[in-house]
Amino acid sequence: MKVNLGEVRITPMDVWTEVHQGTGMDPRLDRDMSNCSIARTLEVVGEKWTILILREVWYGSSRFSDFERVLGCPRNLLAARLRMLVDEGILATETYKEPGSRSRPKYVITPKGMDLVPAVMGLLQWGDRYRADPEGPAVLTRHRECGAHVEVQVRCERGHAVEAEGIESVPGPAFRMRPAES
Amino acid sequence: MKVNLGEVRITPMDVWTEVHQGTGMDPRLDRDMSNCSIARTLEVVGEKWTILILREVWYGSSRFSDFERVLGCPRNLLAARLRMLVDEGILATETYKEPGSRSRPKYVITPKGMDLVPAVMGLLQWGDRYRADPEGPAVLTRHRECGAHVEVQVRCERGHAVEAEGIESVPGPAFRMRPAES
DNA sequence: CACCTAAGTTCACTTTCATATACTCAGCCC
DNA sequence: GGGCTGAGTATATGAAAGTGAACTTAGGTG
Repeated sequence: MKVNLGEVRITPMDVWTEVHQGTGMDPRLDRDMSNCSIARTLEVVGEKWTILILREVWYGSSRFSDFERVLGCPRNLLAARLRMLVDEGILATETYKEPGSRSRPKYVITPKGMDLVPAVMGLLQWGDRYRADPEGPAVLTRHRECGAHVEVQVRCERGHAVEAEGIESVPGPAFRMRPAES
Repeated sequence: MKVNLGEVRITPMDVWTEVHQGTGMDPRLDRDMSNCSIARTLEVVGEKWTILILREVWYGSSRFSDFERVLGCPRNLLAARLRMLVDEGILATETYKEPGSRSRPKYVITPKGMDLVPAVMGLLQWGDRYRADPEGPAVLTRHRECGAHVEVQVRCERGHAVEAEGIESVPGPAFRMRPAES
């Protein structure tokens, strides 16, 4: 490995390609993963109950009491998670009014929340394969228009189906190295 | 079923709820979701650090010290999570030997672990869209064979691309209702 | 006007997580 | 055989999250 200390400025990308020559990520390098999109997403949906609340929204629940009953989750946590999901723009509040009752808030999903569907479908799919009861899954997902079973797939922009082994991870525009410790 | 096409705006939520009336997914019914595949998967990968450890395995790390350095995770937690992932068959241990050192364990991913890739790609994709730095993502994923950007897609068995709204969830073979409380 | 209900809040308690430090263990090197 | 190294284990302490029960709130009903 040659390193030019003169006029040439060495970018993280240079170091990257130099060290691992275009294939993987070298574990010896001190990558800064604080801006990793996986970690950032988990900051929002990584707490207990959050994804299960979203599941219930997808399955049709919208009221505080519905979530509480089906999830068995403590009210204070449920309130905190719902507030957070609304703050993040994943859910939105509307009002509903049962005849003979005052109007109360309900929770509906936003487009930003809908964009979490592929991730959660991935969890569902893995659980269906490896952790289902002997008789099969508790819930089936199918295409509303044609009735066929729905799944998540990894594909490239050109439409090729991609195996997990065929995914190459390379540094993006916000890639950073951690400063060397002194 | 009454549909008011005049004043009332029909949302996807409304359609969703209508469709699930009486099919078991009605929010008023006491579904038993203890065998939900999403919840079951989260029992395995839902703890803090677990998915980030898997991310590092995909990026090429395999040694205890690599995980510790790049994640900044406490050693005792790291040891506990690695043990759990091995117990679950998501990682496996092998040995490596640096010249001049004794042989030590390393962690490699199994096919069962590889099957979590679509779920984690979904998290990555959402983070790239909604939580990336202004200049873009830290890591890009591309198809090793053609170089094109890789993404997760929801598709049905017949090959149709499916919108999140086009997914219908229906009770499967292991669907259960919760026994009525007495 | 007292009571009911959904949607919370408050509080006491327990478990888990984070952080830090110290310690072990097994082989290789000198 | 004493030191070095990677991979842990052991322990302590504080912070955060989870749990369960009691309490509050606001409007509608009898």
